[in-house]
Amino acid sequence: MGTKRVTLAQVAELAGVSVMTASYTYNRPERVSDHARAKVLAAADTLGYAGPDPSARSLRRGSTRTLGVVMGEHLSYAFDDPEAVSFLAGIADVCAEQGYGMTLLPITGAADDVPRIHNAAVDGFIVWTTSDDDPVLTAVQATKRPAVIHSGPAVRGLELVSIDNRAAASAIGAVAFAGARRPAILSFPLSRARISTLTEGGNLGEITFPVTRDRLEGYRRAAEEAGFGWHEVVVAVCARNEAAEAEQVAATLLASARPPDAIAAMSDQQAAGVIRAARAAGVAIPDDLAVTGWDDAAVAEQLGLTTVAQSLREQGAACAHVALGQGRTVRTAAWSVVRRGSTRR
Amino acid sequence: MGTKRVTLAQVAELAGVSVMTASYTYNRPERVSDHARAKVLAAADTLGYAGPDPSARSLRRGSTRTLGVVMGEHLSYAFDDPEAVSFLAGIADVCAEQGYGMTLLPITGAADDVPRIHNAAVDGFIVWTTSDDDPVLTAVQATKRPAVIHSGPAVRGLELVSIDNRAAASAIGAVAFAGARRPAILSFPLSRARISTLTEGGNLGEITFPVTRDRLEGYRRAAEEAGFGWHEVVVAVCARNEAAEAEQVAATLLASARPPDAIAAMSDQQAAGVIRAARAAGVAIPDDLAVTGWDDAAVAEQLGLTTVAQSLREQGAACAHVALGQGRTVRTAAWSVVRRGSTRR
DNA sequence: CTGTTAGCGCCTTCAA
DNA sequence: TTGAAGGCGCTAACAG
Repeated sequence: MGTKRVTLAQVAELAGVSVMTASYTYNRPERVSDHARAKVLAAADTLGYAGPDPSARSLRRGSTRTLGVVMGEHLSYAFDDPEAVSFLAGIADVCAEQGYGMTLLPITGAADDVPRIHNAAVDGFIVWTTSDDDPVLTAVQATKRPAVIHSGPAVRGLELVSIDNRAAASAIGAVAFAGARRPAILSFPLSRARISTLTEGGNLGEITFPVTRDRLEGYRRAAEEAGFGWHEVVVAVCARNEAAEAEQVAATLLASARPPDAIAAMSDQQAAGVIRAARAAGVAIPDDLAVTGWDDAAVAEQLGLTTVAQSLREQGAACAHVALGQGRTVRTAAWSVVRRGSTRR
Repeated sequence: MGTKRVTLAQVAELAGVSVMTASYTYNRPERVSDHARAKVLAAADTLGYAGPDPSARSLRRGSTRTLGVVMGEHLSYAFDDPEAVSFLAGIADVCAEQGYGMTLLPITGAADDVPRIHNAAVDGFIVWTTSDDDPVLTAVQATKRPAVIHSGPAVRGLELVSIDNRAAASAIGAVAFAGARRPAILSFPLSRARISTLTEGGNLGEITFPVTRDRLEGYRRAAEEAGFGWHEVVVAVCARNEAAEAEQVAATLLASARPPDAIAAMSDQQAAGVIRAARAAGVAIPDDLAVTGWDDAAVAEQLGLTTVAQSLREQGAACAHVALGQGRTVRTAAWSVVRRGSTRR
């Protein structure tokens, strides 16, 4: 249709004032006389002008009042992980309060992720934890806009908001492995290849997810302090953070010749899968099998799961504050071990 | 710091080419000689140029390649509702596939919501169901950009993607109320005031949420076809769509002088609350109390809940397609009744 | 394949 | 309180 976009200039002309008066009407109404303001608004109304064009305004002002959020791999996976959703909610809280928009950047894992980062009209970025070698990190860095990474990796020039994963894993591992004879770990993937493996301790190859790396190191310390050699610890690496895969892996472990009697998982979702597998196999928790999770999600309380409590929502909010340059926020977040009935006393 | 933003013009100058050649290097690389392209990229690299500024590009091109999503009231509530999250995931699927960003607009319910809509640098809007009188609708309409409303209300000039809520309520109501003597309904709020009420059928006052209105009409038809007068039907209006509030309301109903023996709820979350209340009160399902939900969420299968199945994820995707002008999408979405053990045979 | 011109719509700066 | 000029950084439309 011929309905061209209405501009401020047209409004000003119809109102019989200069463009600047019209502009002030929207941006500094107090600096315009009531008379002029009324004329401008009337003209805007008859022309159907909905206010200054956001792109033009962003260009002129040098700021978009929008934060970009990168959730890793497939954007929609983010919505399948309840903890990721909490994290987003924390960002949303801050954005709503400050009048910022939040743009979720669609990442697919393919080569076109990088231009997508560059093309995002945002003032800063928040990046959900990823691998050391994720090209998204370089792309974000190249934009030179403020950016915060959640949980890692640490990248030069970018902020980091995280808990101390190694210390927390060490603490929860101590609870998980207490009184055990055959400790096992259910791990997140080691690298972006997301290969499932089952290793009897020892060398796991290269680990590029820093969160996985830190937690494994913490568990290792806990196992060693409980008197185990690292080679005695079974490490089952899952491709994804899902209850279903964890259940299957746990079932395999429990049916093996030397079934574990303690399993430390990296999420409550995984731990829930372990508990289902134990029930199906008739294995008693915690006597025959101690189980620990991570996050203290809703499911942890329902299942009486010993876990690491942390607030992803608060961490999301902290990331948003840092990305907005309100850096008074704590960058090292709090965690604690919550003991419930899934571990031995 | 003095580190001014690097512009394409500076890159071009350093590379010894015109600005257009530099621009083409980014937008139509195939139209530039290898030699020139290499020079431009080298210059960009030494200057630390990260590619064309997105705001300037949007202004020039007249398009932002971003969709705006309005989730109603407090943005972060959206993340607390699993069905809303599915809906967002559906939008995210399409955005990722088409290389669009999705901007979640921070809505607070206060007066500044309207300017926030106007200030959003987006090509189109998707609005999560709201009330007839929500000022956001007028604001979206005023932008003259393509917009889709999910579930309603229907607004002149805006698209609508929805199931037939009245027909679905009528169908599920027939199952819920079959063999019952005292039917009850657990309703979403009637208006943005979100007042909880308990009415013995009859006049509910003005209902401005079209989804609530349509479903109540459907339930009413089901009740009447089952031989009840509308005044015999208890309608408990909840302020929010939450299990906790529904549980409390259901507990009150079940403890009353004339407890219901059938409760049709407007969501699976609410129905889950009802089931908890029934268990606590020692009321047998379905014999003493039939319960129905809505959405066929994960919890419905766990609880054996009879419910209305619909895919919010698909509906989110459909909204995105329509907002992008790929209108070949079905605007009337599919639904079906899933019978499980929570209702009488 | 490369370059010139002319704005996109707005708001900061400066002057009246 | 109002206005005139200029340019934010980029790319469509057209030459060459």
